[in-house]
Amino acid sequence: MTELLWGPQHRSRGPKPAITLAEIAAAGIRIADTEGLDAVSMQRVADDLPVTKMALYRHVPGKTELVAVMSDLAIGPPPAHSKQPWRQALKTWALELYAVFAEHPWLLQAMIGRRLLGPNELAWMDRGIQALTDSGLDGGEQFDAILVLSSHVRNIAQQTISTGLTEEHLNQALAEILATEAARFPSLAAAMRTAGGNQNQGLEFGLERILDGLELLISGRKG
Amino acid sequence: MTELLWGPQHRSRGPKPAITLAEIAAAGIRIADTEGLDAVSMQRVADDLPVTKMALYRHVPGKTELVAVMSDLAIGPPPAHSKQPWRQALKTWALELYAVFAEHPWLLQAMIGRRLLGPNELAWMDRGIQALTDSGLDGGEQFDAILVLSSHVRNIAQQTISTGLTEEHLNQALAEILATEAARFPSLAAAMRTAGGNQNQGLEFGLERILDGLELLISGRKG
DNA sequence: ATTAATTGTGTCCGATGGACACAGTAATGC
DNA sequence: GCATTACTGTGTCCATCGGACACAATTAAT
Repeated sequence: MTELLWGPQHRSRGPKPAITLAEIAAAGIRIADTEGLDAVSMQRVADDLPVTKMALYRHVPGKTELVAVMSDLAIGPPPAHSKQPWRQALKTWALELYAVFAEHPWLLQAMIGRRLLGPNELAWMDRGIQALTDSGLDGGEQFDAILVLSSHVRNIAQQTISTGLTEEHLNQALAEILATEAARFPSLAAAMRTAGGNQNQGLEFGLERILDGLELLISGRKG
Repeated sequence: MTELLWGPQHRSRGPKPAITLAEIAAAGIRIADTEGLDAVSMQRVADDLPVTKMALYRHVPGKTELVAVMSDLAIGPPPAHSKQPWRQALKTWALELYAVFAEHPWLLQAMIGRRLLGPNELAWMDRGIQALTDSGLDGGEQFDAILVLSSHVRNIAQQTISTGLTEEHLNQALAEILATEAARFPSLAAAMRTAGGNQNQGLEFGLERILDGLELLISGRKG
């Protein structure tokens, strides 16, 4: 299971493979980027190579693993930076993660629940935690911290990107319902009224709030 | 689309319906609770009533809408509380939301991406925002605040509950990989070493961090 | 009693992920 | 040089999925 993500392939006898795992994953990514993850089927990937559907199963055990390989390849390694204060480092880390999701919206769909961990995903985690090594937080807290950040990035990405502008959709659907049912949700209606034009601020807002909270904890831990 | 979630059904001529939308949704929830959302197929739901698969389409347009009805019914209305300070109110709100996900893990899978909004889900949003009406934040900020909280709850729920103990799975998979690849992820390995026994603290940790950040903003806004 | 609307049933379809047997290919041992 | 053996891609087959559509039965309105 982890071999195809971590271990190198060794070759011996037999016909030369017409396709490689990397080519399969690349084709899958290409399809997912342009037509969404739902369009990625074994048949569709095979047609793009082109090869028979069952030929794919010689290189990848099943679709689950294919998506895992696709995901780790699409995430890519985290950008390298010179040493920064933890807060700035974490913020750019979060924004870069957001950029990845913006580039491959289907990752939001692919990276949910229990999944296989790839080297690139681990590298991202490593870089996130790296920013907190001198913070005075213990390992568990460091994990939790980057988990809160990444989950926020993920959720904001899901509402701004995803398939079509979901934020528009949500706002419109909400306004549509509140037009007739405002009385049942008074606080919600009131908030909608004073919301104004500050849209797409969700990422920045949550990021600053979380970082503020972390800063409070860290400074209290150090002093 | 929204009629089946909001509007009441009116009857006229024709045979008396053998099943109702509520019964269909209840059957779906029963299946999802015990066997997971993936086990919920039209055929499976129909068999449990028992009725033919195509009979369901007389009451619900498609599976998407069925899942939407199931979701809103499973969420249920938010618990009522007497007036509390905003921080305490938001914290209990988040914990109650977590409890809902713990009771119906498949909701995590069902409530992602663009979906139909049901009255119960809106009621939850309303209660969350209600806690912030006197906070001095404008509507947009109130939205963003409960969005950060709910996304954190959701993500923690996804890693602690979901299908099987994912936290165990993640920790084990992580330890397994780090056993051989620790050199590639030094910060990660170091954090794992000092993590110790403080597991399942992710929900509390993130919650306090976010609330701290909100408190900082609110007190700054008021003073 | 006739009409018309609405119900559940049965049949059919394309697409999905995957099992399995088979024939061809290339490196190894003799 | 030749047979062996491991490996590759192909073709066929299957259960299951969501859904379209025609049809017969039922019940309220006329």
